[in-house]
Amino acid sequence: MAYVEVFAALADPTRRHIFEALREQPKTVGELAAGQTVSRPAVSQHLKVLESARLVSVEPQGNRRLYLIKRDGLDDLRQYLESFWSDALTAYGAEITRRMENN
Amino acid sequence: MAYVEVFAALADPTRRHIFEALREQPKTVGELAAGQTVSRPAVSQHLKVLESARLVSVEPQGNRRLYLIKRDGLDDLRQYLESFWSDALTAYGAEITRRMENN
DNA sequence: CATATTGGTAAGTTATGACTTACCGTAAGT
DNA sequence: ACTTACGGTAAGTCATAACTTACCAATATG
Repeated sequence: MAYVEVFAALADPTRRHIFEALREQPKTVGELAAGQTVSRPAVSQHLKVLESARLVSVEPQGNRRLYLIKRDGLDDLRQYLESFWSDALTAYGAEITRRMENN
Repeated sequence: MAYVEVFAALADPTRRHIFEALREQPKTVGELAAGQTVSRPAVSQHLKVLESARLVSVEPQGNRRLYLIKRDGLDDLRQYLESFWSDALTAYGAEITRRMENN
């Protein structure tokens, strides 16, 4: 059921931007906030959501907190997707295609 | 950029339930509404969102409208996911794992 | 032809969540 | 030790979107 939080987390544009910013390399909260239009506290709140969705993790380094992408959340999402890619759905999809071509 | 609408569409629990109900087989609006706690108009509105995210399609049959899962939306989402599954991120992820084990 | 089914759309209400400012604790630097 | 930098949390505001009821159009049925 973990994919539920992943969908909720990545549905918000700002949160997705933050997440995607971490794609290049780990970043601190300040660095992430600098690349966004919203305030730093807002970024903190978004990071909290991303963390509980297991999309990011933190590595405290003295004064700062380094955020980095974590695979778990995306793994959950991919697993959810794959459940739709079963042979059954493939057949179902073929049926769709057939019917639509007959329109 | 189509994945944006897919995330938004599947973030809502009710909408996800409707979508997942179509997984077994195509259904009419009434059938879908019967399986949900919300009203029929609400289901109609959700179907509209799912359709514009290319997650479902309609096949009008006389009086009724048969809704069925469409692959396009999920394909968009999967493509988005795969962009995170690049070798670069894999290496990045390994770095994460390494650092976390050193905690 | 009249009535019932089916389902989309409009309008209005309400709850949620994304944002702000203010504040506080902790670590670094001087 | 004092001050600055970093970032999390609290409280409050506001916009959005998920829901409702009411209504209407179109097809099916008797």
